[in-house]
Amino acid sequence: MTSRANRTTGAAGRTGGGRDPRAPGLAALAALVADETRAACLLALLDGRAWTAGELARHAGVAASTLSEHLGRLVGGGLLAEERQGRHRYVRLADARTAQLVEDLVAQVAPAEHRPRTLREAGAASAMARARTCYDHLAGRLGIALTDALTARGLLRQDTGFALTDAGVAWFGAAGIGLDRTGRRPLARACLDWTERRPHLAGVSGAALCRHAFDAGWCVRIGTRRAVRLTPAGERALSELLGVTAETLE
Amino acid sequence: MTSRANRTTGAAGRTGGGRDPRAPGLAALAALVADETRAACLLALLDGRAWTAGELARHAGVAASTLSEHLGRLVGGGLLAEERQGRHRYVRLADARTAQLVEDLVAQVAPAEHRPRTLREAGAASAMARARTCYDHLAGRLGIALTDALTARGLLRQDTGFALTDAGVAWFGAAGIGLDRTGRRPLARACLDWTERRPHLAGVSGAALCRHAFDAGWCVRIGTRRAVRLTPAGERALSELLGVTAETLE
DNA sequence: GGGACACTTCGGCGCCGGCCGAAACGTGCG
DNA sequence: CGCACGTTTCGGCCGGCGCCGAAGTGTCCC
Repeated sequence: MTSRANRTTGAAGRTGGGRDPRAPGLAALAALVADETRAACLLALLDGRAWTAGELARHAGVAASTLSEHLGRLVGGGLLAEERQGRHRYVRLADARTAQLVEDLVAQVAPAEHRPRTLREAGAASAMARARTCYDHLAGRLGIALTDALTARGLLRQDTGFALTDAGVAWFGAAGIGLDRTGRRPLARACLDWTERRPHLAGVSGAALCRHAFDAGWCVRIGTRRAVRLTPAGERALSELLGVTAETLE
Repeated sequence: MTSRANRTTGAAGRTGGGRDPRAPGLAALAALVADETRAACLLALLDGRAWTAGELARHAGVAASTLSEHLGRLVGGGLLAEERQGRHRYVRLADARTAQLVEDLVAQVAPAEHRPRTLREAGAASAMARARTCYDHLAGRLGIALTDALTARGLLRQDTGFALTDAGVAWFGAAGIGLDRTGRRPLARACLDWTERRPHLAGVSGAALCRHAFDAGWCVRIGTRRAVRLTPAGERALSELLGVTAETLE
């Protein structure tokens, strides 16, 4: 991959001079993402669920044997966590931190032009833009609308950073959405949306809100991927709690 | 690099199936960082200053011709900005966003064991751990101490996210540190420190504070790299304004 | 027990990309 | 004007990596 640095030729001795000792690790981490097939896997896994090796192989369009090696690298590099069940090997993103990293990388990619070619593709893209999950929180126009509504009501402030207000913490409590504040993960964090190019709520509170939305039947998954649909019950709940109307999402 | 996906063999037609169209872009971006020499350049440039091609070549321990090609890729990929002056080619990180991305990648790298081998190296490492710049803001124990002091005084809140309070915005105004709120960059943002493994203040306010610290003579650079030393004047100022004492940094 | 299935291991292939040195290019300086 | 120096271009070398298919391993189910 990268180790041509310590060449057999003259340069052998002098590399140690000033080079940052973290360079190899950084390069190795990036190399894990630097393959198109592995990148496709990471993007697929951004839905936050566990995929089997076979599913990923079909998704990426490579042989099962090829994908097996890729998974070995990704797991070995700590980007994926694996769980073996019988003859299946399930993998998922290692943690929220890793998911955030992949999201950040995606967000950095240039405008990422891609016009859908088929009607089916256009429909899917439109559904994804309307509402979807982003690892463990809600994104798309739904995620933005929720974030904006929280901000407008003084529950979240974005003008001086990105944090819940005291009223915001109370709102989650009143809505019966528990927030686990024991871990290292920040309560609120901005995640840049790739369709809207605007930040939406991630972190502990974003994940809790998303989980609650599914548990309470506010939204359901469409098909087998990341797209999400707001239910009538969800429309009512969000309208009551935050004043978010379905029109905002069209 | 990556494009072995569209093979000449059988798989040609079926790759399009489900694969995320953003995968190539993601892989290409990561590939820019996935080389040890380029990674060393990015790390060096994290000091926020512009380096010449020759300096980077010596730093990385490769031939000038080799480094020239690397710079071509990095600039082409949008990670670096270049500025030509006479026969020199100066490059720097493209923007704060890019710097943040590199920092995030570094932070993700496993514990990154590296014990200094020489006294000189140990001294440099210790100075870096005490105080340094991280692109355009202060890091190391100094950065942490400032962040903690701001938090303790109710100027910054980290418990519910990461944002300045109203009192915090006022504090910057009173201290004569202007905050440019016109851009898209967040006013406050957490940057994870690689020596302390704790977040410190980045974003517009972090950059403004750092700039002010240099302008007001609170600190000066040690040697030619990122390490920074607090001056007596800086000790007085930080003690008065935030109650930060030099002992905190030892 | 035996077959189906999911995954892994292995060998082989092709190509990409990093490396260098030599030569070309362009700027600045004496 | 000519030399020095920083940078770039070019050709050539070589190693690593992603790809595949075939064979091997382990699990589930009949």
